[in-house]
Amino acid sequence: MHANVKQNVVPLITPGLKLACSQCNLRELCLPFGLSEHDMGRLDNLIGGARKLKRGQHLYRAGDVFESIFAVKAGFFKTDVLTEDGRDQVTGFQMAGEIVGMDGISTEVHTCNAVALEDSEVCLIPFTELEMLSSEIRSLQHHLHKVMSREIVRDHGVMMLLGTMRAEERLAAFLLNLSQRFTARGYSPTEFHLRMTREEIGSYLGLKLETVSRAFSRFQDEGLISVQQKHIRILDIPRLKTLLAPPDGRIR
Amino acid sequence: MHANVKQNVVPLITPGLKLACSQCNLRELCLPFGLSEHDMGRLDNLIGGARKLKRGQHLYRAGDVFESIFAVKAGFFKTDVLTEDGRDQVTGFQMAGEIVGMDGISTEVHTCNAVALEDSEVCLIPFTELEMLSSEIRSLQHHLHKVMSREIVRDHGVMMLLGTMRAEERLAAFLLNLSQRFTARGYSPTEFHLRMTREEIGSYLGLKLETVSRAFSRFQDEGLISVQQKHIRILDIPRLKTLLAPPDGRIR
DNA sequence: GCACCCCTTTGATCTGTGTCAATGCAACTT
DNA sequence: AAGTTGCATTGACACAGATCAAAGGGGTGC
Repeated sequence: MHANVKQNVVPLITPGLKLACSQCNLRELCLPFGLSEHDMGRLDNLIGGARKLKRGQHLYRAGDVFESIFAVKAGFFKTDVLTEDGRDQVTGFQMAGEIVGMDGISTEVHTCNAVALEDSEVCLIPFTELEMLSSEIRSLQHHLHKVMSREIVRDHGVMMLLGTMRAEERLAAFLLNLSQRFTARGYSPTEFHLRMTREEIGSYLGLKLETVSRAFSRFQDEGLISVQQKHIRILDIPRLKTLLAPPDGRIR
Repeated sequence: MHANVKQNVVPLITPGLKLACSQCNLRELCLPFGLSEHDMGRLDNLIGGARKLKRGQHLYRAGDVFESIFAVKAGFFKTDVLTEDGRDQVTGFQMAGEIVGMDGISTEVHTCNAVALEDSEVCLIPFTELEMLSSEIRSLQHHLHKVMSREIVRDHGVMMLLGTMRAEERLAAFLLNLSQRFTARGYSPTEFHLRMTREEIGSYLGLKLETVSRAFSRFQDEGLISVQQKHIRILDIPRLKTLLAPPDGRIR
């Protein structure tokens, strides 16, 4: 799949790795979206460098002082919140081109954990400096606001999912969402590796891992998908979509 | 409670109503937080005026073009998302000093509905102009980012609630959250009127209205609260809090 | 390359919450 | 003041998903 560089590097900032936004094939999905060449250059100067993480490494932890947001350059992350009484909720999965870390802005301290689910790489975007630059570049400022707002809207979607959907609907929504995001990145809409475990999927969807596993099996039995461990092939996208919109009857 | 003016005014912008931020007793909770007198004056000039809404009126609807965010000056709102297949999820309840409407920034179109649950009043904050001003006033810019980030963090809390808690825990968390927000506004922490129906509470908490009602009754039987329709009195906050942190045993 | 361990699958049973239904209460309308 | 209507409460029952349990498979690290 879209695994790439396999080097095992210390998790420190490695400025040498820096790749200009203007050279990055993710720029249409990421923060510099819509910037002129000149302004993109100014953003390049601000980006603090890249950082590589091996699978399982934390990008940040709840409680860490907030300094930067991160653009995922390659790889796959999860974010999760955990409470003192041991509850653990995965709040999202992030892939290339997406921004992580905005939870830390409000209190100057991160409120969730971000973990690499495969060997990954992020760009560091020092937030104070981003604010300074964005007060000079209107389109950058506006785009930052859009990114934050999009996160809010996305969260509302998850609430909808958790609040109103049954297990199979949740899983169908999850698969379709992944499919759509992979497509936007030029990967196959129908065939991909899941980077997360059944338990992590379950946490995200508010289900137990056994329920996730059973739902996968049922989808397979019905010819909707084929599952081999973490390898998924979607066989019938239209029919998967119909699971989300129950045909009359249960229209409440 | 904190119901106030009872006039029935057309839901149009009424500039005459405009009250300067500097005169507003909510300024410590709201957008102008931390601004100098001078900068607050500049913000005053930007605020497009106030708007009154009667109970049941929409502040905006999903699909409306986004132009402004709103600061709740008085009253109580709910926001909800509904899908074409009829699902309805309440995504939040907003009270005085809180900002509504940030869902619209990302697509220039509102993605949820905002409805007044009692006669209410909001300040209109034209967003493009807010962006312009915030690029000049660093602390305003930063505060706006904090407000948006706080919304993201709040949403994560709701996900945690929906994803991991059982019915009584959800309701306890809900009551404690209301209590804390009322306290911050100078109202009683222990006695208040719910502005929303059992069904709306249920939608927010991912429960059916009957389950909400039963949980209220059980809390009352156990002496935690007293309930009379929409009037709530919390009798034992500490014990209510213990419901959230199950004492060992069920530390999944 | 091998072994270990974690992840996944599947079955059997339990239970919390949803569903269906009926009654009660309170506020608003005229 | 009575009627209407919407909201809340309560009970009986059903069921989706959780829990408990056991076995198998595959990837990872040594």
